[in-house]
Parts: sequence; structure tokens; C-alpha cells
Amino acid sequence: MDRRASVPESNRRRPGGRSARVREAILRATLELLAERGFAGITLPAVARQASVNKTTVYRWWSAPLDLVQEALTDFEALALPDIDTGSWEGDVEAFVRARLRLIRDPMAAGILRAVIAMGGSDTTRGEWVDAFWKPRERKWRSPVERAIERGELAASAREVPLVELVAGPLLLSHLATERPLSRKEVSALVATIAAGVTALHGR
Amino acid sequence: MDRRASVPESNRRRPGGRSARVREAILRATLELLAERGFAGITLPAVARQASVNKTTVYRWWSAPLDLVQEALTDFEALALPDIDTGSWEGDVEAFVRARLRLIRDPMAAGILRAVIAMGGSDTTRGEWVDAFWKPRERKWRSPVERAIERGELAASAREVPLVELVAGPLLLSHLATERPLSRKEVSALVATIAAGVTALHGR
DNA sequence: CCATAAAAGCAACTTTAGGTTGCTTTTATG
DNA sequence: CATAAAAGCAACCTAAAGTTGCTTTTATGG
Repeated sequence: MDRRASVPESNRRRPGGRSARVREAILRATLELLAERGFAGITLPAVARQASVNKTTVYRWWSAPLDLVQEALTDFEALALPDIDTGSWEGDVEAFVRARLRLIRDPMAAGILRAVIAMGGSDTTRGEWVDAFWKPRERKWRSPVERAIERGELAASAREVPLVELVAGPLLLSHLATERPLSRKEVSALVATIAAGVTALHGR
Repeated sequence: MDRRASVPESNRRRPGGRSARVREAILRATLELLAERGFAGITLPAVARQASVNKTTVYRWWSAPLDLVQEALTDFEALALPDIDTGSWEGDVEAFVRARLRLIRDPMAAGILRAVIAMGGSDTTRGEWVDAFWKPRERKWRSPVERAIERGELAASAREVPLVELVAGPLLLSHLATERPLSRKEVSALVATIAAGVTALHGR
């Protein structure tokens, strides 16, 4: 049986010492290449070079670039969003924007997000996986709206507003696509506009 | 002197007939591969195959994938946005969203946008070029806000609102990144929220 | 309409880089 | 400290990018 591409850390036979170090180096190298060169930059020999590890070692445990990327991203916690609960939903929006800004300003995180975006599209296998990648990160952020509705700050109709997209989309466009980051003023205006719009239509 | 990668259509020595057909086929093939496989899919032999053209012909006129992509995108008019002027700025916002939706739903346009996003980042040469790619497409869409201010619909302070990002960002995120397109309802809510927010803060 | 030179096509070649294999050396672990 | 797991090494195969000299096709001007 081929044990490659299906061996989580815990199932490795010698998880202590060198093996662990080598594995870490390989997954870190994968993220570095992914951020710098995109998915196209991930070949097993390239990862081995970046990690200063012999390529046979990489081939022993992973069989394809996608496996490497998948495993590396699972381990990469920086892309996770913090829990946000400021007490008011406007505060939550502001906090979310700030958190997202910090994240997207980190070159490695930005590069990785770009790569993940590029990996979507026609190819079904990748597409499904990319979907699985985003889902948990989105779900985490429906709750503030729900809480606001429970608190009576917003009407139930607020659920129709695609808040995640409204808040994160502009940052994505300005930082990742056009690479003309929003100014301090524009960020403030962004938050204010969304807050005012939602309050005007769904506030109590 | 190397005449490759610096020969616009008009400077070719025999621009009629076959040469023109071959050039068109090559640039079309470039866009197809770019949309389907991303920038990584662009190699000169691959483009030649896709265009049903001999690879020596491609090598004769272009020296690198980036040259091909650059020239192909310059010729690709589908990514241009229509002029919008409905008379009211809310109407303009709605019209812009609809136009952008149509665009982003086209698989080829979506694939190309994804590829362009992925091409941004560290590498300075590419980064500059990607910037040049977006600029004309953005500028075209400051005018509706300006017109609204001139008409007296909005206060001058509305200029601070990053409207392009606010309107296009959510569509970008939902269609290109997460691939969970907004529903009809959500699109309406998006337009309504932005309109209400801007009106509340900057309306007259 | 035809002569001709530009440009496309073709085939054989070199080079580069991904991927494979058998073996040796290092080292975690009982 | 014995030993087996895992990393390293070197030589290899293969596929695809890139190159070259030449032949065939065809746009174009006289």
C-alpha cells in the first residue's frame, strides 16, 4: 500500500526529532513557494530545495503538489480569523475589517490568498478543495449578525445582507487584485458606509 | 537585433492574410489557456498546440509567456466596462453591479481575472504590469460619483467612499474566491445597502 | 499573373527539470 | 547500545521546453 499523501503527523512511525524538523521545514517551504510563486511554483524538487532537504525525502511522503499544499495550509493558522465579539455589531464590523487588514498586509498571507484564489475554477478536484478551504473561515463570521439580531439591534431581514462579502470584498479587491491599498480615510469610510446602510435598512 | 516581443501588429512586414490569422489564433489560444490553466499554463509550445500552429512560429514573434499574455490582454476588449450613465447615482450603482455580474459570470473572463490576480505580488515586473492593467478599468468608474456631486445628489464628502471597491469587491470575493455566487436577493441587498449607506452619510 | 521574399511549417536536435531507483549514512528509540 | 526507520546521495530515465537549418506556402508589388 502506498503510504504517501495519506499520512498525518501522528501516524508517522518516528515523529520525534529529525523527522519532525524535516516535515516542518518542508511544509514551511511549501507555504513560502506558494506565496511567492503561486501553485505553479510547487513541484516536489522545488520544495525540497527551498527546505534544504533531499528531494527523495519529499517524494517519500507526498506524491503530488496538491497534497503538499493541502497539508501545509491545514497547518497554517495565520489565515484563521480571530473570534470577534465587541458587544455592538458596528464594533464587530470595525474589528473584523481591522483584523482582515492586518492579515492581508502580511506578504505571506496575501500571497497565499492569491494562490488559493487562482486555484479555483474549472478543475473540479481543486475547486472542491478550495471550497472546503473557505467554508470554515466564512462560517465563523455569520455569528455577529445573528447576535445583533438576537440582541434586537437588527431586524431579521438583516440576514439577507451579504455582510462577509461586503466587508471583506473591498479589502480583497484593493489589496490583492489592484494592489492599491485603501487609505486610512477610505477604510473608515468603508466601515461607516456599511454600518449606516445596514442600520438604515434593518436597524431598530 | 531581436525583433521578437517588440513587434506590434502594424510593424509586421506582411500584416495581411495568413500572418494576421495566425496571430489572432495565437492570441486567442493564449487567452484560452490563461483562463483555463492560469499563467502557469502559458508556455510557447502549449500556446502553439492550442492554436494549431507550429511552435517555431510562436518562438519567432514572442520570446516569453509574459509577452504573449500582455499582448493578448491588450487586445481583449471583453474586460472593458461599459459606459454607465443612468441619470441617478443609485441607478448607476445598480447598472454597474449588473454589468460586472454579467462579466464575472463568463467563464473566460472569470478565469482571466483570476489569472491576473494571481500574477500580482512580489515580482516587481509583473506587479507593475498588473497595475497598468487595472488602472484604465478603474478610472472609468469614478465619474458617476463626480456626476452625482455635480448634480447635487451627493455632498463632496462622498468622494472619500471607495465606491468601486465597495461595489465590485463583494462580487469578486463571492464569484472568484469562494465560488459561492450571491443569490438574486443578496445582490439586491448589496445594492440597497450601499445606496442607503452613502445616501445616509452624504446625501442631500 | 507571375516572381520573390516574407513568413509558416517541419524535423531533428540540445537542454533542462521533473520524477525514479538502489543503495549508504544518520539518528530516534526501546 | 543495537537496530530499524528515515534521511541523504548519486546515477538514472523521461518528458517537455527551447533551438536550428531547411523546405514549403503565400501575400504582395510590379
